[in-house]
Amino acid sequence: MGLASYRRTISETKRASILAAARENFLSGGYSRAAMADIARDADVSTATLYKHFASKDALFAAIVEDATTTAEIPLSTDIEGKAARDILLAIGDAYANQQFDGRMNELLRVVIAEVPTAPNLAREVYKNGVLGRYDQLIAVLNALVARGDLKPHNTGEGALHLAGMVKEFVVWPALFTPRFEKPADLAAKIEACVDAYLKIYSA
Amino acid sequence: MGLASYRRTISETKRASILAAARENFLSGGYSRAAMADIARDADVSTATLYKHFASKDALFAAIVEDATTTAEIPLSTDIEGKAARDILLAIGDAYANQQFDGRMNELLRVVIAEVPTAPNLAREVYKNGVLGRYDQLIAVLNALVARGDLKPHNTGEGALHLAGMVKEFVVWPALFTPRFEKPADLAAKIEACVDAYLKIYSA
Amino acid sequence: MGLASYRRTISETKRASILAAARENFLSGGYSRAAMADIARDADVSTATLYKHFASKDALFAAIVEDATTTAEIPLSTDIEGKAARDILLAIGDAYANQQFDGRMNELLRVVIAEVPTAPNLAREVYKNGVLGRYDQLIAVLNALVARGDLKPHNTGEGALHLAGMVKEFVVWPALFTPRFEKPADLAAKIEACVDAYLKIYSA
Amino acid sequence: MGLASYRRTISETKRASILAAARENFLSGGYSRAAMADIARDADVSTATLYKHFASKDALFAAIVEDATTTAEIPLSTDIEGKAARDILLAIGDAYANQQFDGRMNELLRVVIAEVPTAPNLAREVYKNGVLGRYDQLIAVLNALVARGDLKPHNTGEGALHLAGMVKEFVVWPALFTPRFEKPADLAAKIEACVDAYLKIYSA
DNA sequence: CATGAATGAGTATTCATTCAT
DNA sequence: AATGAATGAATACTCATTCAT
Repeated sequence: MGLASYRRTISETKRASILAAARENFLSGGYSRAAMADIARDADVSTATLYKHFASKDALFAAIVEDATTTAEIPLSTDIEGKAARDILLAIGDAYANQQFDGRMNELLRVVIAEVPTAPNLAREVYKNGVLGRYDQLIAVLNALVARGDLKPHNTGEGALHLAGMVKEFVVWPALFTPRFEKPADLAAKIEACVDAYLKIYSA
Repeated sequence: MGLASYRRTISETKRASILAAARENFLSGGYSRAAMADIARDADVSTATLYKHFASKDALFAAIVEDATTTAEIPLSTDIEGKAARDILLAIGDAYANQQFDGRMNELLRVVIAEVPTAPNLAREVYKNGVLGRYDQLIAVLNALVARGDLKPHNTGEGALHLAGMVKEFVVWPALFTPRFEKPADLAAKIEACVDAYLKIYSA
Repeated sequence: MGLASYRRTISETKRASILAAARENFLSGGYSRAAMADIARDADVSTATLYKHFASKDALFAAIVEDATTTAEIPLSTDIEGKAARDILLAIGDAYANQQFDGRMNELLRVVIAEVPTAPNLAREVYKNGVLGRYDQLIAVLNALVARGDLKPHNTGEGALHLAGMVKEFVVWPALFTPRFEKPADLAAKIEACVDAYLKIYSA
Repeated sequence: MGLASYRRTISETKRASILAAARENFLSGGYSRAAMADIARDADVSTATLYKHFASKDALFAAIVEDATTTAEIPLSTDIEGKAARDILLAIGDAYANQQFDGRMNELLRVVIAEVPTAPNLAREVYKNGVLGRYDQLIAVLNALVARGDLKPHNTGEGALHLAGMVKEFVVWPALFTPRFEKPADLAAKIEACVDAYLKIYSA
């Protein structure tokens, strides 16, 4: 058993280093410019080993994306107990911004969008889990705030999109168009303005 | 003059057919998958002729993008005379939606975003002219409405981004993630909801 | 007749400017790197006109070479009347050096040598007329000097090659290996040394 | 170690066959006409393997040239002990002639000269190592002969160039201008004449 | 007669993937 | 199980030459 587990550990270490190298390569230059040979070199494995772990470049890319969308997901707590509506929404906005920038989700989105023609299923998956999924969580929070009487009853499904749309305008849109875009200094203020705008409409 | 004008006509015809073929190829499969040989074939010219007109693949791509961002621009009229604020904003939203879908601007944005790592200058240009430029026009309209007393005085710069962000959520965001995404049937209603949300905040 | 001669003049002017442009292009970068389009541009004519004058790139190259080998040839005077043997030989050496450098013959030789595999006949022609031809003239001079009693009777055919070989070592050999090689300052002294060496052997 | 050495052997075999094929292609038709695909075919490898071994056509050409100039160099022995001056110089001349013809150095020189405009550094290298280097060796021999009293004291640096120039006239000059030029039957006699001419000047 | 736009065949180079050891 | 050498298909770009006007 010792040998088997040793081998498994080695194997998992290699897999992890491959994923890291691949992520770096895919995110920095896009799908096409990432070369399997480079990824193998960066991961300190041979190309054959790379292919032992991932059957193809597409599969490796899918693994990167899936890895990012599943591990990076910090589920929003719908626990609103004892917190003001504004603070709750601000916290959500901040968490979102952090993930998009620190987790390099914006760069990932760019690469996924780039590959929509070639990997439509992957894009759909990302959109469903990474985008729409977040909305479900936000809607749940909004509903809870309505239920508690902080917000007027309203179409929270639509509202969530409106709020998210406003925030994205500052958080992801510019990042899509700029290489190595860093989190702007005044981002928190921008998000506050979005939340306040939302509250102006629906605050009870 | 007969010869010169004849040649110019021929040349412009070929140039146009090259641009059309290139546009189709770039938009449907992205930059990398578009092959110069295929574009030449689709445009019914030789590759050499293609290169006579456009010095490189990059240059051709830039021409496509510039062509799209300059010709497609329908300047928003800031003439608000005799029209209700809501109608004006709805008209702007509709115009925007039409351009994004009918002009295939969404597909273009996708390809431009895809090439941000390789063609950052082009992306910056598109962002400045195609995105920020539109905001300037919207801000001008909002200012006019404020001046007329339809809207409360407010930070129209920020407001324009909020309004645009909400609309984009329905108009461009899903289109980025879905190949050949068509204009949804209920889009007008979605835009109305965005405009109404905005008016709820700032209507005088 | 006026029109015809006018046309002929124009045509000859164009031909000359084509030859000049071609010469420049061929000599500076070699046969392959010289592009017919560039030559036409430099000569201020269209490519079609270029082809009206010279049927092919090969033909143009041959014309350049022939032009250079025939027009540049300054026939050596075999008139030795009243001049010392040493001075005569030095004058020949100087004339040779001038032609090789000022007439850009060294560059021409390089290009011709380069094209030996593709244009062997041309190379043979150049070798016969441009190289061996000069030897005949030199031999004639040597024979005259022998006849006058300045030199001991000897195999002047072989002697001419020996003398020419020594001189070439300084005049053409380094020029073949160096782009834009200029005439060295001490060339005259080097040539003197060669002539003196020759005279040491055969002086009467 | 078995695997590693096996691979090394295979790799070196392939490298050698690539070099041979490249040499043949470059020497017979010159740089431009040698196609990487043809070289790969002649070497029985794929183009990709070719590029694994040599990063570019230029690099491959440089390798050929370097290979030829380094491996072909048969250093002249300066050991003159017990041999007559004439025999020593004749032996040097013969060795030189053999190398130029049997080692196909003349063809190589032709190709290098052809590429002077495009690869000046390579040409300079060849000139320095392949041409001037040989002169240094010859000068050393001449100096030894002077020291032994066989030759009169003289400027052996200049003398070496004179002797070499005369010999080249028969050994390399015609070879440059003729494709597949073979060693002439009477070459030994020609070289003897050159050596004798030299001895006539400087023999003690 | 002069033009310049158009051509098609050719070339160097890259890269995802496989396979013998 | 791991290696890295080998592959072949694909691609951007060039250039001598021709032809309709």
